Amino acid sequence: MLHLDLDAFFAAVEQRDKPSLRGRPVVVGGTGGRGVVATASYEARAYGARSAMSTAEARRRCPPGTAFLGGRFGAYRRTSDVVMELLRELSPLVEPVSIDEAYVDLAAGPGHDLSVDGVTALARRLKERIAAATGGVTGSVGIGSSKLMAKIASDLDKPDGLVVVAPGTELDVLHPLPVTRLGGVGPATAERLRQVGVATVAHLAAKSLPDLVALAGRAHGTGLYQLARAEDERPVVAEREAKSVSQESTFERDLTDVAELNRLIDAMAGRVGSRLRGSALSGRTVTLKLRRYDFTTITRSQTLPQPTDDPRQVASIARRLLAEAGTGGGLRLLGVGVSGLSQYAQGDLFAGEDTAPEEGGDDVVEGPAEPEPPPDRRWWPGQDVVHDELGPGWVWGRGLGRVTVRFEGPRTPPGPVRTLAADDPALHPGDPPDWRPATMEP
DNA sequence: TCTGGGGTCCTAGGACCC
DNA sequence: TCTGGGGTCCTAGGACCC
Repeated sequence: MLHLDLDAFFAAVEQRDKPSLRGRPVVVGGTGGRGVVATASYEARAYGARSAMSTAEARRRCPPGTAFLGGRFGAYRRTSDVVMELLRELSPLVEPVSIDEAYVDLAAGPGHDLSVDGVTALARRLKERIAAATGGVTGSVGIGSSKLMAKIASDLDKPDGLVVVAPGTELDVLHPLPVTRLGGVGPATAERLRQVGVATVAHLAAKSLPDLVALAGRAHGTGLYQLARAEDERPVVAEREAKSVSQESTFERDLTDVAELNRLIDAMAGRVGSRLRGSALSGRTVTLKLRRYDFTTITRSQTLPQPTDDPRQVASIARRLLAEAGTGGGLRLLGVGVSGLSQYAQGDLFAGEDTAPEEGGDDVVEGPAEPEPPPDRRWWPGQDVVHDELGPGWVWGRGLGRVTVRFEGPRTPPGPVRTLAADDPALHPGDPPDWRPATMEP
């Protein structure tokens, strides 16, 4: 089993596409007042920036000149797709865990030498091919006899690591590690284990099955008992069916106005409906999620007799759930989701995005109705742009009716900075740049 | 300027059914 | 005339992952 984890992935793609950021601290995530860090480059980690930290905290820790960028998910997706294709050349059994992580069942591949030397050489070649195909993004590879050991191994030597756990040595590797390195042991479980004197996997392995079930519940307790013994038969699953589709948003300021919240519900239901239809899915359970001013989070749901992908129906249920739950004290987050999915939408097969709304009867507006942002709000840090005279570049910052752009790309040297009027008619949103060497273009 | 967004899985209680 | 035992579905919340 092989596990690949791309190193500081979002930040690495940004440094590839923005030469002036190479070797400098980069933080990717929410850049607003309530944003959190998705990925910090290793340079930013040296100052204490971490994933899931509030961006405000990361700004306090990092020096001036640190780049704080919103995400360019299209660029990350394209780079990830290239990597996943390389993995599929190793084996048909590839399980993408997320955009930057995957398992590969090498034994299901075409005649690999599965000796320690054989898989070490294979991993070395894989890492070279990934770096070449992605324009220098690196990954950490772990190989072992199970998903557990492969994942543990990829974590042992980051970044740009390669660790093979030889068969028979699993417990030697596993037992000295802190329990928190096991998947499924988060803050709550770690604290409960700590209270009974369990800090390492070896301590965990000394606990009885009934003790662990009492501590963590039937399923989780059993899982911990097995993982502590390196017992892991989980297969690589290449295709997974989606179980739910949802959309949520945290506001810059808490909201109380029901009319405004209802408009947001309509927009979210529109996006959820579009995504359902795009995947030919519909679902029976509509869930509204609320986070109040004090961070308490509740969900309210209703299950329909028949599945739906109709944004108006999803919105009208969510609106009613919101009315019943109330907005007291203000809401910082609102979300709309659909679960209980099945493959085929029932009802009007010809109902599409462009269907005229029904007349009267329903006060729910269909789909997102987001107005064009004013010119000085159009730009966000990290965004790809193109200027009619100055060419392609990216947004460093904006404010006071101006936008600062650096004109450079993945195949140029660090480029010049220009400050332009935010409503400069020559400046336009751009596409993610092509990172491949010119000779590889079609 | 504390605390994102998109998910998965599990648990537990009540309703309901046989 | 003092209480069954499953099973499934629904709802709500929580832990966890990247």
